[in-house]
Amino acid sequence: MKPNENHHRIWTLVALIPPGKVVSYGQLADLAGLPGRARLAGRALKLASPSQNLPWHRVLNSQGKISLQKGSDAYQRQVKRLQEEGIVVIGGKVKLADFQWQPSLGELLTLPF
DNA sequence: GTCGTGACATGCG
DNA sequence: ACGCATGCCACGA
Repeated sequence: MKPNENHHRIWTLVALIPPGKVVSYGQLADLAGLPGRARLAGRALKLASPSQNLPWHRVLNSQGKISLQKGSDAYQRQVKRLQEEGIVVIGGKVKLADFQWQPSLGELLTLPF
């Protein structure tokens, strides 16, 4: 794999998501200064190595649903991890109104880019 | 170069 | 709610 600057930005942001909160792929792209590049966020997560210890399970699609193949190992791991943080998952879906992360201005100012 | 595909998003029927 | 089209663009065949 050949990670580029965009991947790094996505990874950095994911690492900042607080436990018990979630974000959408599109939101990550926006925060990274890459509007319209939601797919890039998904790709960055796919490319991430486990050694990075990223809380990738806190990333859902714009509907609050898990974007992994339903029933797959990864899918079930994501559900489990979310629930362990107190996030309510029903039918592979999370109520964004209750759990979506809204970074404060202060947090945004500390971004390394 | 072309084409299909994909951890996406949004709008329209 | 659901499918379909479109926009997005990096990858691999």
